Amino acid sequence: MRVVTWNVNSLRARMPRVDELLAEHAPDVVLLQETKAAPEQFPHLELAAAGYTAVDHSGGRWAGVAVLARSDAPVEAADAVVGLAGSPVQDQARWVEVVLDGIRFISVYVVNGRHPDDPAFAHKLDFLDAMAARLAEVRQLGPVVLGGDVNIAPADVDVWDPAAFAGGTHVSPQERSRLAAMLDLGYVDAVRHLQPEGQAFTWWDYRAGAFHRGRGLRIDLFLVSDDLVGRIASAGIDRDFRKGAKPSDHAPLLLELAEADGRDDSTDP
DNA sequence: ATGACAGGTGAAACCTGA
Repeated sequence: MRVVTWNVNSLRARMPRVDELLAEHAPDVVLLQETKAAPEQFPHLELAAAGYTAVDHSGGRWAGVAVLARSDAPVEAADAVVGLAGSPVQDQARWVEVVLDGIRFISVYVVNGRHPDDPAFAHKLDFLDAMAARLAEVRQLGPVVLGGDVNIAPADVDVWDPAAFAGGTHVSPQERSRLAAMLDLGYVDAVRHLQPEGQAFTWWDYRAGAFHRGRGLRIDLFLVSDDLVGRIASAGIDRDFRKGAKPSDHAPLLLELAEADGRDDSTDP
């Protein structure tokens, strides 16, 4: 099973690249963030033309998340959990869950936080607490694959210049300890699991040629419940989608799960 | 040291992003 998580920075602006990704990788499930659409603007028709159904948590011009699935195994809004209980920003669309093929897929777009002195930073910490509470709950319900923009660089190796970020958001002990506590609930950071050391950035600023200078952050993650760890066949970004015409500032993250019997079916006809 | 880019809204300039 092939899963993608991608902060597209506006789904409507990114549809050409999303179409490209769906055609190239033929993912079974796609977790999107920053769709930036009102519910009535969500491009269901365009996605259907590409062979995908979607459930979305859309809140207007900002944020927005969605789960896509292939039309031969469609997702139904009635089966989705839309929104995060206990979120301090209930008016912002940042959380959606769907169970597909026995796995609960979650797309999350964590509050940015802006600056440690900004009220938004307290909202971010509260959002992370609500997220941890929900991850503890769903861990008891079966296998989980969460993908999203967590807006936290888990460690200094996940930051191109830790000195430049010192004292800022995304790297603070408050954020990192909350992320670590989520892993302690029984989840694995899939990319770090396969690549214990070294940089594996997922985001680069549009400005100042950051991508080509290697100035990035690893802030998009797959958190996989530990009962699925043995099925992680591969996990990493596709750099090509950070290049070319009108890229998102995030690269898509791809996760390959072997079938439950341990066999990788990705090459089956 | 600073700013730099992109998207949404809405029709200029401001907000958001990380």
